[in-house]
Amino acid sequence: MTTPTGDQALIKRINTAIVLESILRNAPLSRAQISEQSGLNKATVSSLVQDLIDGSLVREIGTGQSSGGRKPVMLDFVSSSGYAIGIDLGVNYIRGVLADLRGNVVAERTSSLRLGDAGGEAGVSIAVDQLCGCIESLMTEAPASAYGIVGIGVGVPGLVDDGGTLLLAPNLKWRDVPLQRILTDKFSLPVTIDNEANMGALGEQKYGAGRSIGNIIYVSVGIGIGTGLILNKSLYKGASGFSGEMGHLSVEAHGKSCTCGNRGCWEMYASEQALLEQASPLGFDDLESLLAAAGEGRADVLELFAGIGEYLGIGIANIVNVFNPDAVVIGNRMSQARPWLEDVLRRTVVQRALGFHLRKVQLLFAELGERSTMMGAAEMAIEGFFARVKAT
Amino acid sequence: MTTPTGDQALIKRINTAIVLESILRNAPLSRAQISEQSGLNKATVSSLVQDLIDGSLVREIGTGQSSGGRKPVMLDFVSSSGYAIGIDLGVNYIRGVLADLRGNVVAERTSSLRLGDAGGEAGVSIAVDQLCGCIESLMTEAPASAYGIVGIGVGVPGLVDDGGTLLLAPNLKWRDVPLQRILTDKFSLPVTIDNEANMGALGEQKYGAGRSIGNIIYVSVGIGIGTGLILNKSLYKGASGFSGEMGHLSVEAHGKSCTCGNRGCWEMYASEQALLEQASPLGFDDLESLLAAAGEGRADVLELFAGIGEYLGIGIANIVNVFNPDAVVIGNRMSQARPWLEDVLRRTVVQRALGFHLRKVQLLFAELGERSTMMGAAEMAIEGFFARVKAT
DNA sequence: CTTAGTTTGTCTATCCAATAAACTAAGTTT
DNA sequence: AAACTTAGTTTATTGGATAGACAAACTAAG
Repeated sequence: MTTPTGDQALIKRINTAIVLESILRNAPLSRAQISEQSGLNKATVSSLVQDLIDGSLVREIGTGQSSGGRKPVMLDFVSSSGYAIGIDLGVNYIRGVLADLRGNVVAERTSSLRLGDAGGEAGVSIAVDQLCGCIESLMTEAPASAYGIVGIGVGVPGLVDDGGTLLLAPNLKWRDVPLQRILTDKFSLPVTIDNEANMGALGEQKYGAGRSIGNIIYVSVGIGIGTGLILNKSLYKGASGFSGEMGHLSVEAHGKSCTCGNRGCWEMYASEQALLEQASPLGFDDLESLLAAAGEGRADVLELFAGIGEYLGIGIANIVNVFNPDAVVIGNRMSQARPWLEDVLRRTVVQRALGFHLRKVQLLFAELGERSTMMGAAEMAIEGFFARVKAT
Repeated sequence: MTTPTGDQALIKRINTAIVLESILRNAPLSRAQISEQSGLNKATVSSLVQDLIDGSLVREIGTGQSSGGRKPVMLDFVSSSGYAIGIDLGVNYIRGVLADLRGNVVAERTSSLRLGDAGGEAGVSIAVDQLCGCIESLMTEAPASAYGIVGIGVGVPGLVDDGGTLLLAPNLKWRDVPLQRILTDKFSLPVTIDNEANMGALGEQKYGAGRSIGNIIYVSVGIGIGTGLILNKSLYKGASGFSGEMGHLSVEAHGKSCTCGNRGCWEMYASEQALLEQASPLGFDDLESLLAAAGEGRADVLELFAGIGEYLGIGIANIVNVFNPDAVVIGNRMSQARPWLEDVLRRTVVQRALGFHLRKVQLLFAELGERSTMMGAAEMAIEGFFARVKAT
């Protein structure tokens, strides 16, 4: 058990992080402003800023307004000093993005993934090839920069351990795929793999509906239901590196049996799958046609959506009671049904969540739509880069 | 926004904390051992240890075994350099303890609290007087020491905000009682107020069934159900300072209406209250007589307990799926029914919790019994003291 | 246009904690 | 007794942060 001890290098790391953070959040600003905000001495700030400039992460962008004295030299973060790749590996598509260190999108790729009957090994191989092709294609789009590609983030529809192995992806029929190792070996870059919902949560918290909110719960309603928890601005993962399996919260103690072994799981009542099952007798077999029918005002379809909305609300009320977050963001495919879900959902949550929490909780819908996961994956790579910078 | 900056004082604090922590966990040990374990230089350790000795927190207790060289001077933590008070303020009792800085009990007090019809203001005043009496009585038992009474912790049956105000205690019929302020004003000591379940969780994690387990969920099954979450060895509190209202997780989406506004709340099915309601037709009106009857093997009573056990398992499976903890500890009054609950409970959890988590999760019963909360409250005061020491 | 006052950013001397290495102390082994 | 081991202290050095002095560059008032 070797605890990281405190020495002068640690101080410098801490203070460099403070300065960098300050620039990232408030750019453009001057050395004097950083000093005042942070409490660090002017000389200290000057020295650390110089290091950052030497490291190509910060640059001077000319003088600012004077308020009766020497004009300040304004500093800016050089977001083009490196680029990150974010991937959303879906059940039947691959989406990828190349973003700079501020998350500005430089290039984007989408391709459909048709594994057909190629389950197991064969399917993995096809998908990994396509995935690598997507990454390579994005890499060629990256402008020359000080740090180049700083990392790759991948969101996947399944359970991931902390070593980046996809333990189980029911809808892909994959099991124990060491995705992180595969990609690290191939690209020799830092790779982060995480659940699609965790990535989506990060994406919405950083670039979408949850901007600058500290505690959000992202509910990804697709075929199943996944959740991503951001507590105190960072992703919460359970004891052994995965948690948030709230799709399998039981909301009907003696309800339908689920493949997970439990009964009455939330996602048996509030997911796209649940919706489609109920819609099948009416002659629908995909979400898009149901959305169209709802748009035309078909009463029986509207009722179906209301039912889903109520069950969504039941689960969300549970989550609110447990985590008492600042906001709940609903994302993934089902968020398109917002017009027909929102009212009943909101009503159910207000009715069922404890009054104390409700005073604060906001109910939001994803702003990035189908790009939440991809952007979150890129953000994960970016954060990894910053963590490494700060550790040096 | 003034971020705490890094300077030399910070280094010293960090390293002092490392040394103190090392002594607390591994005493008795020598300076050389601390140096080796922590990676700190021998000279640094010597200097920091001297500071701790000067501060009466550590002392030399003679020489240890030599392994071929000079004998080491063994160090020990001076647990008698200060004392903490822990209080369990129940609905109809007050329990208090005086413990040294290692949690060794020096004195204990129990008194019953009969508020009768004195609800609201009058009840508060009576209870607070009795509470203060208990504290004063415990304080007189404290031996002379360097730091004296280092703090008071109080566990209460209700919702507490981060300012130590008891917002709502349904079973006491209290509302907005600024308990922390009242006690700080009276005793001029650091006071921590928290929910009974949070305190119980801390008590069991530190001194009871969950010793040295990093992530535990304590389920306090009494009149209602409360939960305390310890994640990464520290108490997790939600966004606005309170969370863990898992008694109000809905396990039957369309079940019985609860006073909280929700339906099918867990505690409507698995608490002492739920048990008593079902037992009333059989002619029982308290837990003790039911336990006795179960002990004599009355079939109808055993069935009641089995029912409670199943619902407890349903809720715990949910918790396990959400938090994926290392252990779940069942405490408070219902833990006395262990012999009649455990089998069905264990079976239900195994059946319903996702296999992945189950590999790790332990199901435990509280070891401290009715003393969990009180000991946790004392521990809270002790931790507060250490935090202050480390901050200086 | 001068002068006073203000703000920015750098420079210098100093402080302080950690450290390596030398050293003292006190044992064990051969 | 000599050689080796281990514990803990002393000393000189290192590398950050800091206060305060300072130079540079500006505004505003007379």
